[in-house]
Parts: sequence; structure tokens; C-alpha cells
Amino acid sequence: MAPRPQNRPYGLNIRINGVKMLSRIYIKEVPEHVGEQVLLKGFVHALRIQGSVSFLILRDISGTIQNVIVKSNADAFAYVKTLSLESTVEIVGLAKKDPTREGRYEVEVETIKALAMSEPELPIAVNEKNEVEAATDIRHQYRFLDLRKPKNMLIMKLSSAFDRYYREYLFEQGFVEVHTPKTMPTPSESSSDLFEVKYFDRPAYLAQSPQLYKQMAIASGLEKVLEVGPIFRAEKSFTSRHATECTSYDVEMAFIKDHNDIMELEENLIVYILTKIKENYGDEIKAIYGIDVNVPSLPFPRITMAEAKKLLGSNDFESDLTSEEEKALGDYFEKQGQDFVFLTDFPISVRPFYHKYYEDKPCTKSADLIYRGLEITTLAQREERYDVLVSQLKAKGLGTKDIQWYLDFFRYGMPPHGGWGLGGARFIMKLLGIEHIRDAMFIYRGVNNLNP
RNA sequence: GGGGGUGUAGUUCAGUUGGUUAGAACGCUGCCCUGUCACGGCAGAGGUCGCGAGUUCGAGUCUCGUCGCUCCCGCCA
Repeated sequence: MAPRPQNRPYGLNIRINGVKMLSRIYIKEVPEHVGEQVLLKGFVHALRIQGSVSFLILRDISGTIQNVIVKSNADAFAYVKTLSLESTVEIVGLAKKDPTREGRYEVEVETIKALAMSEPELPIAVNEKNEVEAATDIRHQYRFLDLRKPKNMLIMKLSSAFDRYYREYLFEQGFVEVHTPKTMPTPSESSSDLFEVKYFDRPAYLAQSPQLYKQMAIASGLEKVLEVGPIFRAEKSFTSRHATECTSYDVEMAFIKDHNDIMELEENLIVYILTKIKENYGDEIKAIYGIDVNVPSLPFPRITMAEAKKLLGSNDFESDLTSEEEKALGDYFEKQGQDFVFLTDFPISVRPFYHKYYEDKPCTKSADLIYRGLEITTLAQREERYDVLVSQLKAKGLGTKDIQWYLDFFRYGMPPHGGWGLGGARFIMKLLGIEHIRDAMFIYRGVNNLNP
């Protein structure tokens, strides 16, 4: 995925003020330049210093490559002995095929220069041997080093790819992206799990969801909106799937028939994203994680909460699934070759007031999307009728006063609508089989984690 | 909020029933090595055993407290 400058080819010697200059190429591009002089920049991944020939494995965002320093190149040969692992260097040399290994390439070093030296003792190893990894807290304290590991770099690339394909698909469907405020005058859904901040001389709250503002976009007539943005949750959750701050991938869509339209949109979107990820990153994922990206078939299976409870042998039809039940449900469908399953018809008791209720049963027109046993989305049709919405609000024991600004959206003609919130890091986690969400994010924020 | 686990070198770990100089691997430093690729060989540095009390002739080891980290449940994306 090496981006190329538009107006000059790589590997070409160019002249600036009469001086011959090389432009830097990515390691991945070396095979295209065999026989040419190339300029590489990156980190010292490994050093093998020997008596007459030394090797330096260089790493950049695109990969690693062996650089050979022969004794006859006395300056470079002496210099390489002074380098430390993870120092940044630039290397000019001759690109060639590796004479000892078929299909591999190397660079015979002409000159090498450190850009910035690393201190010799690293707090965590970037080039891990024996698959020994430093403890979680130390890795995250030195997250910048942790992320230099190719397997973690790939997570960041995939997070970015997920962003891109998410937007790509939805823009193609005519969606408009909005950016809703992250400071709010009142809680957006419940009142128990918000960060309170000082907003000049009064309190404000960090948004735990863009929900209310997404619905304002619908009231604004934007019809199809998406948002990719941060959400904040002050819940003291100690699990492998919660963060206090994370990126939520939201959608809200007008003039739907019911929540089935939302499920249909989401399953198509996910197939699109996974198809693109497989296409562009499948080999890298296979090489580093040993995983074949599985593009699911359409439609995803659907099961009602009541059916799921029965399947799992539970009699409790009023509560949400426990995490254990969620995993068991995931296992059940995975055994049938299904990574994804929509869990539908949630009881009113476990859903917020703004979900649309069925008229003939105490259920909401909502669903969760379960990916390999983990909830990655909650979606629903929303209640668009002002009077019904207010009565649902009151039935949940909530007051209208603080939230009247939101209720006003519904007074002047609100389209029937629905949408979802999707946890991107949870998606990446399940895609790669990562055990903890903190490792699927750039920088993790948890109850006890405010650094770096 | 509830329940468990854990803290020894830069990192990952071992450390016997409480016993005299706390070990290994990787990393680091020096020397040697003509193609290494987990390079190899020789030599070396590196520790207030999280912190504080206590028991004891003696504590890395036992007790209490404290701090940090971590896992599971609940809450959810």
C-alpha cells in the first residue's frame, strides 16, 4: 500500500541544482528496482555483525529487507557496528536478488547514515524472538514501540481500511457524513455513564453516542447520514471488550419500512468491507496472522431473542443475553459456518425509550449484530411519532424537561427512520482473533488507563 | 460494583522445607568470526526481589498492610 507521489517515478535519479538526488522507495518496491541504486529509509530491525560481512535488516511501513555490508566498504562496515536496534537510518545501495535464497531480495549497501539513534536497551523488543511478548502494561506504556511490530502495524492499517471502506460503501449509497458535537448539555441516553466536564461556568457531558444528533440530521431532511467519531463511556467496565473512549461507526437512515431495512444495509456493507479487506490485505493477514479472511454470504442469519434463549436453554426472556450466552450463540452459528448473526426482537425492558416498539408484543424493532460471539452493533427503527415517543420516555421513568430540545425534532414532521452504532475496534478484534480491545486500538483508554 | 490471580535484571521467567555469593534465556558492553538469517564463539556488566511494617538467629520465600498490574462477571459498541 505504498502511496506514490504523483509527478515523479520512483527509483529515478533526479537532479536538484545539478546535484544527483535519489528519491526514497519503499522496501516493498525493491524487487522492481533490481540493478538500480536505491534509497531506503526505516528502522533497524535486526543486526548481524560478522567479521567480513554484516547484515542489517531494515524495516519500514511496507516490510523488511536484508541489507548487506561488505568489509571492502570500510566506512559503512565500521559504521554499522555503531548502530543500535530501532535506530532510524537511511541507506543507499544496489538492489539485487539475494544470491542465497530464491525469491528474496536484498540491498548491497554503499552508504548508510543514522537519522536518529535508538538507546541501546529497548524497554520492549520490537523484533520478537521465541514469541515472547512483554507484559501488557509495559507494551502499552511504550505503545509507539509496540506498534512498530509488523503485526500491530497491520492492525492500524486495517482500522484505517475499515474507515475507508465503511465510508466508501455508504457514500456510494448516497449517505452524507455529519460531525456531531461531543459535548452535550444533557445525557444522550441514560444518565449513569457519562463523563462530566466543565463547560465554562456550567457542567457538560461528553457524548456517549451521537444518537440524538443523528436523529436531528434526519429531522433536518438529510435522509441518509453516517458518522465516524469518538464516543465516551464512564462505565467502570473491566472486560476485554470495553474502552472508555472508542470510535463509533454510525448510520441513520430515513423513510425505512422497518428495522429490516437497516439489517439489510448493514449486512451488505459488511460483505463489502470484508471483500475489500480480503482483496487488499488478505495476503498480509494470512502471512502475519495465519487467518483466511472469510467473506460471509448473504443474508446473515436472524434469530429472535426468544428463539435464542430457548436454543440456549434459558427461561429468562426479560433480560439481555449474558456474555456467556452471547459466546455460546456465536459458537452455535460458527459451527454452521456463520460468523455473523442478527439477534432480533429485543424486549422493551432492555432497550432505550427511542426504539420503535411492536404493536402486538412487548418487543422493539431492533437487533444486535453478533460477530463470532461478540456484539458489534445495536440497531433499531426509531419511534418517529412525538406522542408515542413521549409516552415511551415517561414509561421508562424519564422526564421530558432536559430533553425537550431533542423531542422538538419530532414536532414538525419526522421521517420514519432507523440506524446503528457499530464498534470498529470490536470488529477488527474479531477479524484478527485479538483477545483484548486495547490491542485493536491505536491508544487505549480504560478505567485505569489514561496514559500515554 | 463483585470475584480471582500476580509483582525477582532492560524483557520473559526459574528460585526446593525460610539458610550463607539470587540464576537462565533474549537484549546490552568488549573481543573474535567471509553470506548470516533465532548467526556462532569467548569474556563481561546489569538486582534496595513493588513499597512499608512484622515474625525469626536469618525473609525473594511466612504474616499483615499498601500500591501497581492483570483476568472473569455485571453494564455496553
